[in-house]
Amino acid sequence: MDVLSYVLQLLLTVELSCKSEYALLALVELAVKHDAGEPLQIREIAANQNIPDRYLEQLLATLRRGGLLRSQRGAKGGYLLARDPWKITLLEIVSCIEGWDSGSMTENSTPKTVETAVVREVWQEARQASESVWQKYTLQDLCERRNAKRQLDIMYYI
Amino acid sequence: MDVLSYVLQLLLTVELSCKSEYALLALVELAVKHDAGEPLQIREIAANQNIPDRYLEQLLATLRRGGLLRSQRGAKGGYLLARDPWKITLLEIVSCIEGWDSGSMTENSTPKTVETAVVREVWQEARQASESVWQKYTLQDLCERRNAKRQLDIMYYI
DNA sequence: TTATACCCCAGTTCTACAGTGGGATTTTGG
DNA sequence: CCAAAATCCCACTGTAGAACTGGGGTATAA
Repeated sequence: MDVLSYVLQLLLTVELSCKSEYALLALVELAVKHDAGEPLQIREIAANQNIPDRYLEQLLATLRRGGLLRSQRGAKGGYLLARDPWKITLLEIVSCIEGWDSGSMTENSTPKTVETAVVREVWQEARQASESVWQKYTLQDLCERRNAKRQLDIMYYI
Repeated sequence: MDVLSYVLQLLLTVELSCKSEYALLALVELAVKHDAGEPLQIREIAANQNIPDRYLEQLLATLRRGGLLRSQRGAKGGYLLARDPWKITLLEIVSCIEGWDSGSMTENSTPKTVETAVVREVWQEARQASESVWQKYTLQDLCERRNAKRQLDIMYYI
């Protein structure tokens, strides 16, 4: 990233980090080409979405270890979705990248004071509210939205 | 914080940082004593909630600058709520501490690709989902929950 | 006037994020 | 068999923010 967009990213990064956005973008790219059955290379995805390729490499590796991607090594290799786009929720992606799921972290550290317990309850509720949004959309949904938007863009040109 | 609870905090810190939790705890403490009309000291709040007092000092200063607290300097001084507990939402507190509200940050940086635009839409939705949870509770609500929990604790003792 | 308590500013350590780089390994294709 | 293409793995850097810690200044009640 250059300096300017870096500053903009800083302003934006409140809950969702750059990592997760990169991962979502890459997976949409892969989902769009999923029917072809041919692997997509890091270089190509990175070029299309303006992501540093060496960085994207690590994110895709994480997604592969998380069981969301398959990889094919060697020449003509690349990455493929491990499942169909409608079987991958956005929560799975974000959780995998952000490292949320390792253990049931949401239940730890018994609160010392009554006040702490009460505050944590609300915090849990807020967390689940945002997670349920990520949960209700699949990669397929993102692709459909993308295609709808592209149609609009084309119509504006005419 | 000691090392052990520090590690536990790390596991917990997913959306809500330690800062916000400290701030919420302190404000509950202030809200409970709000009817008395007398200021509470940093030292006392910090002792009750196991917060390093020099750190809490900075957080309370931020809340004062954000218009949520009033302070009284000098001997017998301390902090008071600037408004009644039912007029302070938890979103105001968290936003003030986390520095969200400075400018309308949620709308920045026009996306370069269609994919980015689509991803940001969902991200916005998730963000608003969690914010609406923080929005719907006031300090008063936290106090009532706290009192209910304390009643329960007392009953267990008998 | 003195003790009390807020006020402001500055420095420290630790962590995660974002990005970069080198080289090993696997596969295709000539 | 060899070379190009691609993933894989490890390690490093720089920056920002979180979570403190400390020193001295200033207002106020008794």
